[in-house]
Amino acid sequence: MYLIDKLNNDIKNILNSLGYNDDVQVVKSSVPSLGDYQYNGAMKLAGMNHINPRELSEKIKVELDKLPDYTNINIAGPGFINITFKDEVLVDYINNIFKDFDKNIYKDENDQTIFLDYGGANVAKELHVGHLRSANIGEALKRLLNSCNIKTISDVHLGDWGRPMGLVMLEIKKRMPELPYFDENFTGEYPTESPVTAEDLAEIYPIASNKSKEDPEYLEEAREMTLKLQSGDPGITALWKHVRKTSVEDIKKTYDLLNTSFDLWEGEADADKEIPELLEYLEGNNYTEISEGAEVIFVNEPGDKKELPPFMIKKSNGGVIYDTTELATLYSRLKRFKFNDIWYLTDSRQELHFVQCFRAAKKCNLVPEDVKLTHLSFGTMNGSDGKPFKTRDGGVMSLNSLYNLVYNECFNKLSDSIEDSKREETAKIIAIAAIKFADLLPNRTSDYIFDPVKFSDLNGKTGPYILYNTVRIKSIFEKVGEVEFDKYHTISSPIEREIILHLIELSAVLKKAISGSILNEICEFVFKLTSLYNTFYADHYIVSEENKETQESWLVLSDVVYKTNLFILNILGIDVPERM
RNA sequence: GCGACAUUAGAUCAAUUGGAUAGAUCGUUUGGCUACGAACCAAAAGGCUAGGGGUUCAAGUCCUCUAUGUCGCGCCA
Repeated sequence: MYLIDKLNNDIKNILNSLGYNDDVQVVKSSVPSLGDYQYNGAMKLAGMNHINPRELSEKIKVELDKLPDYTNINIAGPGFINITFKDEVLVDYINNIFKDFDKNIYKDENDQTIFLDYGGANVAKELHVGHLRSANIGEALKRLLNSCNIKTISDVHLGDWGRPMGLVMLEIKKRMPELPYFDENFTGEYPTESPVTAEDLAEIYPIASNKSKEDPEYLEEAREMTLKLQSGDPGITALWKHVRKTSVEDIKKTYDLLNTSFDLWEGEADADKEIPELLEYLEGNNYTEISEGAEVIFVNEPGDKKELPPFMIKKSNGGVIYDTTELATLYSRLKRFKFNDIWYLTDSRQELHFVQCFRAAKKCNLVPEDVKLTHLSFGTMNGSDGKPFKTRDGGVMSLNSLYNLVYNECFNKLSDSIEDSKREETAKIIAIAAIKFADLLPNRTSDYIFDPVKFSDLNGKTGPYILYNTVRIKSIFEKVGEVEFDKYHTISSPIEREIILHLIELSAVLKKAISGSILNEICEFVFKLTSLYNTFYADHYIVSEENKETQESWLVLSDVVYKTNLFILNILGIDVPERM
């Protein structure tokens, strides 16, 4: 980082001395034959100051030529300035980060905390592929932020309240009406064992959901059941606790598999407890209005092209709704935690909901001025035909099925040299790498085409490719054995120079990933690094190299690449196997 | 109907936020294992950036119209 920073600063100082001001940001040269980096600001500055851009560029070049670190400074086209680093500078750089890896990592200095809301797995429903993105993106963002000196608080935010819960309870009642939970005259202790297993629940919810769509009477019963739960009926509450606990244990297994963890396992039910206090606040300050029998907050702002539907606090029957819970959750978090920003990770279909929610929160002065609210949406998930993704039988694919599919591909491809006792563990690590990398590679905001084949691809720009080559670098160190290396001497081939130039970018990539909450560039970075290294690897035989200085240099370079790969794979939530 | 977002190579995605010759991967074709692990490397073909009009030194990127698609639009979550 400091190399690029230094270049930016050098140019900035030159501009200042010439009487101009610009937030200088050099970029990697798009014509590598002309230089390592380019500065494009001269054209803009010239335009603003009505002077000739090439003349300004010339003046900058004259000053840059006087500095010791750069060479081959040239001006092209309307005023692009191309700058090349002297080899000695790059050699110093690689030696520095070899000694202190941390020097190449961006560190935020603002002492920030970011709250992450993963936008919810639902209790009593199996995790399906739709949950993959928020888990992977959320976990990777969390690790990215933590690596760069930013604190996080993560909450899984379970969907454990509302009608879906009512439906599950109702279906359990239909199946086992004799259970004491449904007996209003029951006065004893409720059983400590759950009457349902996770497998039962996976079956129960879809059935209940379908019945409610076809049978109005069933729906009405579900409404009553939901009301009982929400009004604290002791039997139903006791049953609900069993359902939640059973389901959470099951959900946790899948999240563990994905190397995803949370500081908080809260849910909508927790927010429900805050609702009376929130209502008191909102109503006490006259923030709500009655409209069509419901209690709402109007959230239109000047400049809206279309009137937004109001944010709903109470339904006309007096019940609360998703919107209420969302606001109560925010209310509760602001009361209990201190953070600078809150990131909601859900797919883009909830865009409107969050716009309404953020506006309502602001309008009601719930959120301090310096706290930001951000909806990190991602594209809706479609099948390869562009229609919403469905499995062959018309359902949603569960995360476990996807995993098994990829796992089998990986297992079958394992090398014979891997001991029997490690085969399953290794295949698991590779499968998760394949899934995560495929999921994190596309831009977060673009629409998402879900294709199981894409995830099972183990060649090319994939997780397994990066793992394979990372493991291969490691085996070089095992092969060379006791050889000591602590200095990179000279750049002996163009590809080495390219690798070092790429390593320089790491810090900027991390910074940009944080500011845009995007991970695809990190994926691209590690792929490019691996790929460059492979080119190097293919024509440089490190183990048998006879010139000791050259071998030492190559080992230092390999070490930095290896550590960088481990660092990034860790951010992405990907483990590295011993062998593969 | 209204609104938001999208449309880039046969397929899946990029493009440093307005910068030079639009890049990768898969697939296709070709070459490379008697040297550190071939889940690898090297090379080729493949593009009027959906279409029209504009803004400027410079447009895939900004404005405008058209077409197509996805999503959303008060008591579901």
